[in-house]
Amino acid sequence: MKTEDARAALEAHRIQPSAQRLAVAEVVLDSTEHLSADEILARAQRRIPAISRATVYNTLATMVERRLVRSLVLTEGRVVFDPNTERHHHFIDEDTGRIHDIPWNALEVRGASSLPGLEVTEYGVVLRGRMKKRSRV
Amino acid sequence: MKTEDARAALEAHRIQPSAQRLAVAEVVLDSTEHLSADEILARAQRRIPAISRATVYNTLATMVERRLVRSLVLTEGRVVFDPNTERHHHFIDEDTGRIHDIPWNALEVRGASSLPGLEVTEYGVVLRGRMKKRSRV
DNA sequence: ATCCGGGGTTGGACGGAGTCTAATCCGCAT
DNA sequence: ATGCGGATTAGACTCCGTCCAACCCCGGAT
Repeated sequence: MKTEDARAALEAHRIQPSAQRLAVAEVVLDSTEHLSADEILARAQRRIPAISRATVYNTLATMVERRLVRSLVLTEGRVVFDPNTERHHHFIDEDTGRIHDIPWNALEVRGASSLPGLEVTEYGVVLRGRMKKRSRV
Repeated sequence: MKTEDARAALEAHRIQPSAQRLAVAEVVLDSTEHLSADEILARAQRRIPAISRATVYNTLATMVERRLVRSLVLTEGRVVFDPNTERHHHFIDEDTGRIHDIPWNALEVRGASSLPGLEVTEYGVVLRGRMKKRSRV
């Protein structure tokens, strides 16, 4: 992702684009993986060596708040950030711990909005298992 | 839950019932809430003041391994233990952070077992929102 | 009754992830 | 040039969980 795209994304979500925030946004939005905060910090430091942990955490929190990215807490001890803000499900590979997106319409969920007493704002399916073929080591 | 029930549960899962393990099992199996490890530690200490953190963590890990309980990582920084090992979904109250069980058949999910390339061993729906009325506090 | 072995338990040290704070550093309008 | 407010920084701190070496306890063998 180019800097200008990142700048546009930040501005579209009313986040002032400082150099540090641009670096974080570029890292997060550019990645197809689900990165943890520390991975994002490490990559951002390649662009701005002096960028601090606090800034990265602050920026990520702001981005989550403004719905530019989403945070996921699916596996133990790892909060990861997902630049895909469209609805989708998650598949957790039990071998690698890696998280994969599943397209929303690959599954069908019925009844989520008609649970008595609950006002559901969002939902998704979390699946666990393993990838069938390819590279078992 | 009485001690004998806890003992039976441990033995049914081939876990040797020591006094400490009994205390942990009673706490976990007796609760309808989803307790964190430290909450379990605190309650177990009411019965056995000298019980150590390590023992509680060890016991919980064993219980998870032997499928006596399940561990859930649904909200930030909190691993909780769920004595309900039947399939069910989870609703996270965004106001309180509390986790509620949703009966398996309250929702219908289609397609989870027919995802190409993935061998799904388990899945469930995670919903977020708030409780409509009743007991705000 | 004593010894012995091994699983269970303990406390404390350790590590990683994330938060907080006070001081500093811009960038910008005047 | 100056002053202001938001942004950034480093580092201390907390919380959760893991690891490890020593200790304890108990049942079986002698």
